[in-house]
Amino acid sequence: MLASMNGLTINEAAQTTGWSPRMLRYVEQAGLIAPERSASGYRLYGPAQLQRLRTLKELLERFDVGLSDVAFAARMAASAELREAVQEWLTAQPHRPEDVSADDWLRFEQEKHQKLLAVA
Amino acid sequence: MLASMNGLTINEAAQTTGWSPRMLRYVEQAGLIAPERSASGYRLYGPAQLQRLRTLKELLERFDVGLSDVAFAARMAASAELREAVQEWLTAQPHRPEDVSADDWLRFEQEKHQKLLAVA
DNA sequence: CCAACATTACCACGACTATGTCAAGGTTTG
DNA sequence: CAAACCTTGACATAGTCGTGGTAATGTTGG
Repeated sequence: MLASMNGLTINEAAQTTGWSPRMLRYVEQAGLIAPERSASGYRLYGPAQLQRLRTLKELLERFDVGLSDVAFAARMAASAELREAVQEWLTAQPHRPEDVSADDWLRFEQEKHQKLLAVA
Repeated sequence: MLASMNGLTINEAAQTTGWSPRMLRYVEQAGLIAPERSASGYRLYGPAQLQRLRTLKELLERFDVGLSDVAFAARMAASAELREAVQEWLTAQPHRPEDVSADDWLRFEQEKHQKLLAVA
């Protein structure tokens, strides 16, 4: 029933997507990608989900965001109340983005990674 | 020059907003609210910022989100590239929200808090 | 001048993120 | 049936988030 049926099992999916099996389960727990299950409970990843997994991986790497960030975005997408509250807060006198957004938190975000490099 | 001038100093701002001075600096580092500075470098919080701080606090508490979540939202608001990439990922076959969004990650999100309660 | 307050730079700590690994126990398949 | 694979659950670890302190040093205001 391996690659013949309804989807790839977790190890197969892992190989074609670049995620580890462990992380596939974790991604599922985060509510981002939930594969179907076989009658006996095996995860079965379909083509669309495999593609989504690859895209997700690229997204995280390209922008250096975390799963929790995407999970939060999903949460906003799902809740109008949350989304509106956040957007309203953000758009209320946006304290001119040039002041801080680009430079300040960028430094904030980068410091952690620099710690690693700084060891060398 | 305390409450007379251009804005409240950090301790004063802390009192009227409910944040601790420590957290006001942290919020600033996260790129969310950057007050003006006096000539000698003292932070000076204006009325609008004080209000924003109160609103932010309420936002975080009401929806149980983190500063980093709001920071991420700000990042999305500031970068069309990021925003579009995330939105595109989310809207691509959204694996039916009912399946997981509401229930699954909600449990995921709540488990941590339950750990605290579970101790009692 | 000096008490009161600010600043930055650390140390600390518990909780959460991201990962890996291992154990105990079902499933699939040759 | 046995090897290979899956499941959940637990343990482990490095790093981040959210907070609170403290120290060393500069600023303000009476």
